Amino acid sequence: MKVTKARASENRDAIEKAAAALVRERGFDQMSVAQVAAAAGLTHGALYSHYASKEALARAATTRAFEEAARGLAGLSPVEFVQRYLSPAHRDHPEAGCPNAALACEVWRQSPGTREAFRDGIQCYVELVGTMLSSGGEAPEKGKAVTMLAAMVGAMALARAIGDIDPSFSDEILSDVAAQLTAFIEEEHA
Amino acid sequence: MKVTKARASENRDAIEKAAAALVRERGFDQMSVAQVAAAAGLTHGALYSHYASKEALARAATTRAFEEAARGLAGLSPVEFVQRYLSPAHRDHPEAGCPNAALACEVWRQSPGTREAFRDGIQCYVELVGTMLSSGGEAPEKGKAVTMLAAMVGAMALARAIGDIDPSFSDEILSDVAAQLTAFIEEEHA
DNA sequence: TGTACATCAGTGAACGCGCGTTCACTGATGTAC
DNA sequence: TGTACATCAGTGAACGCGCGTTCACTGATGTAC
Repeated sequence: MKVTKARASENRDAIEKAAAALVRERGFDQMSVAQVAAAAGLTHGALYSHYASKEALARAATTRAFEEAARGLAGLSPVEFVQRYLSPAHRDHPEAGCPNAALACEVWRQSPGTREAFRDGIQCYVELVGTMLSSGGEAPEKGKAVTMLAAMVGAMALARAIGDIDPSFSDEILSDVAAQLTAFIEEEHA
Repeated sequence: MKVTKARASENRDAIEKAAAALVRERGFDQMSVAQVAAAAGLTHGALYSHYASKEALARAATTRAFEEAARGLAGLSPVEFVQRYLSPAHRDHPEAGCPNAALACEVWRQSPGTREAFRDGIQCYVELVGTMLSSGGEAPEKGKAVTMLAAMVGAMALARAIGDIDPSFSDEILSDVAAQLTAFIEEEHA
């Protein structure tokens, strides 16, 4: 049955939101169209009224996931940023976390559209970290922002990989890298 | 038909080798049993004479992949290590590269056995980097080894994610992080 | 404002496909004598 | 060393399952008059 335009728009948003969470939790290939539709309170057929294919959905989910994640990190001080990024809470909730840490390893196998969306997301994160590093006033060095981001993304991916099997090693990875990066930031601002 | 014990052993090795490459190229879920068997020159049924399930195969593939990758990095100087790890050649050949960069994001969804094998692999890499950093003579600080590894793993995963879509950005990630880590090593050894 | 009707978001059955796994069978190997 | 036979790695058809996608259909919405 037809629904109001407002309702259709809400449904589309619910699909995108569900997909943004599921793609980070399950990955691109294990996120199924039926799962996303069900999480949005719809049947799988309805999804094709909004997206031409799973590929199109994946691209939208990627963009949405980066938007959601970046929103939660804007305006933080460098030390706050590092501590929040490398927190156990972030590790234990990939579905609400950084898409870089959740998806970077599998993106290169996805469609060009999805990879472009991901590129934009990485760029956004590099700028976020760069702006943050320069909040003290000095000119930020781009290589340092990229390196800090890489260290945080790598640490989170490794910490998650062994989170359930070796919690103390997982915690150690997060705290070791957080300590090093915090020291690095303080050197910069000194 | 039955085959000689020697031949059966060769076949098992071929399966493991093929799986170690395919899991890094396709990921755990997209690596199919039939694909691995075909790459080893066998039919899919034969694989079950050697491994009880895909899960058991995945565990063996993980261990094998770490062994292969670590073998190629032993004995390098810190700067050589960083340059080789963060090279375009490594980015463009995940099937022969570091399992951390290829698989870290998806490991947490795999079986406990596979996650344990991965934990052992991470530990091996941390020790490899630690040994390398202390080659100058000083006592190595473990947090620095973990952070350097995290930065290299994250940089490689990000560089691969956009390798085909934005080659110059991808190259930049690799060279930026390589430059920062090289400077970091030289500070240590100074 | 009221009425007739075209629109189209959503439904749910159906499709072909590749997956992991099972199993009856094959036949060269390796062992017991 | 020869012979008879049990072993078992490997084959390939078959299974049930979930996947992405299609499509005829539904019926409230929104528009034209």
